Amino acid sequence: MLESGSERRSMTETAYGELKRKILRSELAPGAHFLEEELAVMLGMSRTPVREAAVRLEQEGFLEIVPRRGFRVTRLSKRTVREINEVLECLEIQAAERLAARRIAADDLKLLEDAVARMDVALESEDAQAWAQADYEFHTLLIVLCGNQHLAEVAKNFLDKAHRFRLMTLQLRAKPVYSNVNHAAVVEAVRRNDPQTAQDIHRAHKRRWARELSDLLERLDLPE
Amino acid sequence: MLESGSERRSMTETAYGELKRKILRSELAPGAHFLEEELAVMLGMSRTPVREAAVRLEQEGFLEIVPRRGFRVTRLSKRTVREINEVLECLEIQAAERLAARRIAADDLKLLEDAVARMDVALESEDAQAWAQADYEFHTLLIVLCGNQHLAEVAKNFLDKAHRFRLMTLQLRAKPVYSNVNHAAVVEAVRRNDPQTAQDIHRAHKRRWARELSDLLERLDLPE
DNA sequence: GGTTCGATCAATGTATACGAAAATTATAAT
DNA sequence: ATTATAATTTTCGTATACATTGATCGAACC
Repeated sequence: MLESGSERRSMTETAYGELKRKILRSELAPGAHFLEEELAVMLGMSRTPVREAAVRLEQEGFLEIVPRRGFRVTRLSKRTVREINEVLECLEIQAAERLAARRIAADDLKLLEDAVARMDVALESEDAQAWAQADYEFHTLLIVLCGNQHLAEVAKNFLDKAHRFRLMTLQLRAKPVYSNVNHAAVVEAVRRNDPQTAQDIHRAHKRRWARELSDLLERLDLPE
Repeated sequence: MLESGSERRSMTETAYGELKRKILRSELAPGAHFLEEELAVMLGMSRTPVREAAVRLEQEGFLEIVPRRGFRVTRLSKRTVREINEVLECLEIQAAERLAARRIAADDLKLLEDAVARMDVALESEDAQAWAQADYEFHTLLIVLCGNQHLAEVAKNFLDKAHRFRLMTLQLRAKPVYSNVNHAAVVEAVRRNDPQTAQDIHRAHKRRWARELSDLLERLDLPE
């Protein structure tokens, strides 16, 4: 049996991954409109796997399937951004509490510490791109490690949606000093198994970000 | 092809609705295994719309698509039930707070009051089935009216999953007197625009339910 | 000239066909 | 008898064909 090292993903998975990646990076612009056939040709496959991928992406809120008119990339309105962040806030606070409540594996704790360390390095060198990536990974770890798989799944989805917005506004944000400090404090609380503190700090962090977000939305040219 | 009255739904929507209904009612048992062709025949359509519906149901956590082995109805393990309720708890508390914070329309307030009234009637006549339905509608209203569409969507999904469990355990539950009282108090807080009270009461309600759930899970024959 | 109705078109929604991969069964060899 | 291998079958994954339906464009009538 010749099984070389090459990955064998299904067409549907490929389509899903490619489209989601393009949407997150705004290579497919918010509000842009596509026909099934267009995307099928773009991805080098037939309409069938494209449709299946589209159904998933619609469920996750990245696409809208407009009956008889193909797909539209979900627009980021101000309201949408606010709503997404509100949901993410309450899920992440819960995750932080849970994470600190469980006995965490040393390896996992290290992953968290590493992510914070990378955020520090990126902040030092003023690399907004790298900082956003490390921060994204920190938040991902927070929710994935919390021990509730259902929470992790849904929170990850909202995190991705929030990440899309963030990538659009990288250059507009103030130097995120507080994030690093807060995240380090959360990790410390996790290490000490102190759920209340973890929760409180993360809540404060999220509230601060919510205020910063309001300012940001004021300055942005987004539909209401 | 037969045109049955006013139905204008697509096959995919029909398949989605039917399958979900059957799963919620345990007409398709947890853990049961089906081939695409079976379900297609059962629903009187081809595999294509069945597959699309299945993709949606898998996203929502009601089905698992087992590569090359068709679909499996998601099992309700104790862990799953606990996880779902934890997520629902934090989303609903947020919803209760938000709902009380906004200026609510008189019509919408009436809907909430009606739901509670129906719960009271059902409790009085000891109709567990009707009570569960009214309670489900109350929780649905709570999250749908909260003003955050993204929260509403995801919370509704978790509510449906929780509802599946509840329908399986109707006869095992104690007389839910506290639920009615608590829900009435939440509605009152909403009417008075008192988000803190709404949140506190609903949190207490959810915590009580979490404890009752633990007991229930002890007595049930579910996989861990 | 504007509006309405009809014909044509285009794109989806659904069915079906087909190839590939896994599972199963049968067969053969040790 | 047991294991391995080959043949067969089953079912999925994907492509393609087809029919339905909303849209578009034009012509006729007011």
